[in-house]
Amino acid sequence: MAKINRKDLRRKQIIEAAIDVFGNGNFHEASITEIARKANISEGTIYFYFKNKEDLFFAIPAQKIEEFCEELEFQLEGIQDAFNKLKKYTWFYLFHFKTNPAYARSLMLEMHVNKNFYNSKTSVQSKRATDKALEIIRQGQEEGLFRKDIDEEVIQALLLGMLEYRVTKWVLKDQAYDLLENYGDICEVIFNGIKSSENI
Amino acid sequence: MAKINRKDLRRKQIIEAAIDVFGNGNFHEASITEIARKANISEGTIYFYFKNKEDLFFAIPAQKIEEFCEELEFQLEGIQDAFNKLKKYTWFYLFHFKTNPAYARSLMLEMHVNKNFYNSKTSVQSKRATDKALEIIRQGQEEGLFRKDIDEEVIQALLLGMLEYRVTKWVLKDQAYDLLENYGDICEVIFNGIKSSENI
Amino acid sequence: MAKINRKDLRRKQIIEAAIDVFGNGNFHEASITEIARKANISEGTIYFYFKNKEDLFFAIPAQKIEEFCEELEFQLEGIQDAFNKLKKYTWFYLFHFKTNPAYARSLMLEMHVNKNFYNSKTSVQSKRATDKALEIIRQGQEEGLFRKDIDEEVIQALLLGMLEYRVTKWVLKDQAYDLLENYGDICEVIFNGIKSSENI
Amino acid sequence: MAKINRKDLRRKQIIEAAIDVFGNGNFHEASITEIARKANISEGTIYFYFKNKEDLFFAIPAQKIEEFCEELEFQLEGIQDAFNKLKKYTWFYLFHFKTNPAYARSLMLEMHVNKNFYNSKTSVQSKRATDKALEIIRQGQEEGLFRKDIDEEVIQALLLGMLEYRVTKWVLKDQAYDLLENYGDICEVIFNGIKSSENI
DNA sequence: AATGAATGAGCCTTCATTCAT
DNA sequence: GATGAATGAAGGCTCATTCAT
Repeated sequence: MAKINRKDLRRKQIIEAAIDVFGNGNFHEASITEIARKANISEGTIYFYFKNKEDLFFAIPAQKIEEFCEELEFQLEGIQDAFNKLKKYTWFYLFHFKTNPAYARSLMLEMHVNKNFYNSKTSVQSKRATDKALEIIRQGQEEGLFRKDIDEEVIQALLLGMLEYRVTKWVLKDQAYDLLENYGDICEVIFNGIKSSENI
Repeated sequence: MAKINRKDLRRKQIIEAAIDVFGNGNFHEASITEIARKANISEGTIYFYFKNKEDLFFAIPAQKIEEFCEELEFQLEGIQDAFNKLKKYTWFYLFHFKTNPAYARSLMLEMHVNKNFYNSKTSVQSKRATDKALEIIRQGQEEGLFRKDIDEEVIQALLLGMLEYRVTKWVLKDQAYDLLENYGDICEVIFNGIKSSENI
Repeated sequence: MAKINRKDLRRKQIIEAAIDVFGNGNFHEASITEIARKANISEGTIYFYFKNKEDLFFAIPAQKIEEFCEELEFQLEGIQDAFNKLKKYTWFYLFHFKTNPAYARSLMLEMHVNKNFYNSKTSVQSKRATDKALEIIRQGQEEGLFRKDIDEEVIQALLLGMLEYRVTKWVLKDQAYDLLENYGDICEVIFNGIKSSENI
Repeated sequence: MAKINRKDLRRKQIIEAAIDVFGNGNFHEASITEIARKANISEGTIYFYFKNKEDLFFAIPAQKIEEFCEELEFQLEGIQDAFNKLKKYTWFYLFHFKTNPAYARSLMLEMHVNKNFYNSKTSVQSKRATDKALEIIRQGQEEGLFRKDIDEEVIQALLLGMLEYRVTKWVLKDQAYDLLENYGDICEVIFNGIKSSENI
């Protein structure tokens, strides 16, 4: 058992270094040599734990998404209505990337935009996170809280599109401001739209 | 003048080939050799018209965005209220990428996500397109059509985030469906949000 | 003694795996890892029994040639004249490789052609087999059965050259036919040459 | 036309360096870097003229065999009977390798023994040389000079097997003696076999 | 005796860029 | 203006070998 932990530890050690390096440029700019140096191991060792560069690359979200989903479940516990669940989802989504900026760069600037990733096994895992949003949206529709006349995928796109957009701009601007600063407005506009209520 | 036109023609000829090649993979996968072959010129010639590979890469949106803005102005002509302007903006945004899929791939999967692009001169041009959305939003707020209690940048993120999200997923799915098919729902949800009106 | 036997057993177990793996490609394509896997031991253990990869490689013929010579002596027992001895040699040579195809590949395509092998201790052992042919040739010359006007090494080259040539083509053609099918013709032509007897 | 010659010259320049380097070790031991250095060009240039390392490797016999066949035709001109043709073939075969020792090493120790070579296009070319021997053998059989009761392929194996064997041993012994020194004996034994004529 | 994780040197190959023609 | 041969740096990856356990 001690041995298993050691191997797992090495893997995480390599992934952690990879997040750093991949986060500092794109897939092609990142070099195995640099990852090895940052992880304080030899290049060969990386290939003992990962099949190739892409395998290591996709191992990053594979692990991070699992962490995200686990903590998300924890955060949602005790909340029952879809309104508050979705607000919590929104908050935790932003919080998660705020506290993992290097990973945010990798995910937003590289993976979400990588065709191979989209067809990889990891991407299936990644659906767990977006499916959770869909699940809450459906619950809201059934509870009569969210509109039923709109395709649920459009609603999902509204939510996730906005969130990804904001995280992406944030990393492109070098995380120069607080990602959570407009959290209130974001929820407001998602639920009530941009139209002035004076017009009702 | 004849000479200038000829130079411009060559440039466009190269850019057109570049859109094709860059659209078929990412920046690093695209090769100058292939672009040259597709444009029926030699590699050396490319370096007569463009400083380097990145310069050529960024010349693509520089030209396309100009086209977009020009046609957008034309499409908006005669429309006066912010509501219908924003709907038109939404429609034309989706239409533009629907009819330029290779460019859509390049822009969404590469440029929007490229730090150098973000700091490049071209990116300033690219702001013309997003600023136009902001302008309409502001007009709407002043007209009392759009809410003033929400930061205009959040509203912009709602709109553009969703649009980018949908275009991105569309190219990742190989343009397998009609990008405009949910246009109605998209407008609805932007203006009125996702909350059921039964709850008011 | 039990211990010595155990060591020998391990050695043979490794050599047997090595014959398989080396026979499936060339020296450089064969990997220690694969040999270890096939022998059901770890890579480290191989280095307990053999100094390095080449040492293991050359241990293959060292063992196989010993087997060849032992059985050859047995096959020659009771045969007295050089004619029949040489025919038997020819037959057993072909039979031996027919029944050891993986080893045939290694020996013909790799060792016979390897400078280090030629200068190795194993190669000296390998001379035992070719010397046996020379011995029979000399006996034949003394008995007046074989011509004396021809350098014995040329005769040896005629015999072994042809045999190696046929075994080599056979393994290059993936052992697709019976190596012994032309045994009769082979003997005939060695003894009587290619000239038509009509011309005498 | 000047340009074409220049390209051909470069190719030959690279091939000449490759013969040297490949002749000094095996395929895997030879390095592109060294070939480039010996040819006084950069590594990249090699890849402009050859697809990859193996392509360059096989280009060696592709050229040398052509040279061999051309000169062979020239040497055979004016000789009419199969006897003397075969003797000339034998002589020229040995002469050719005597005067191209580095190539002899490459061909005998590497290519003749390389499965990929055997399946390559070059190998088809290489059949031109061995087919010429077969052609002479058939002519001899028809003229009643060579025996018809022996499979022609066995006769070919007798001839080529012996020749390859002698060239191979010669290069393995570092060309320490004259490859042609036993030429007379070699012809004798091929035509008349090893059996003493006293026995007829 | 045995393991197998770790090493690290070394090699093929790609490709943006240059420059003589 | 245009060509395309030549460059050379850089990087992913393999694998024989070692050594702590």
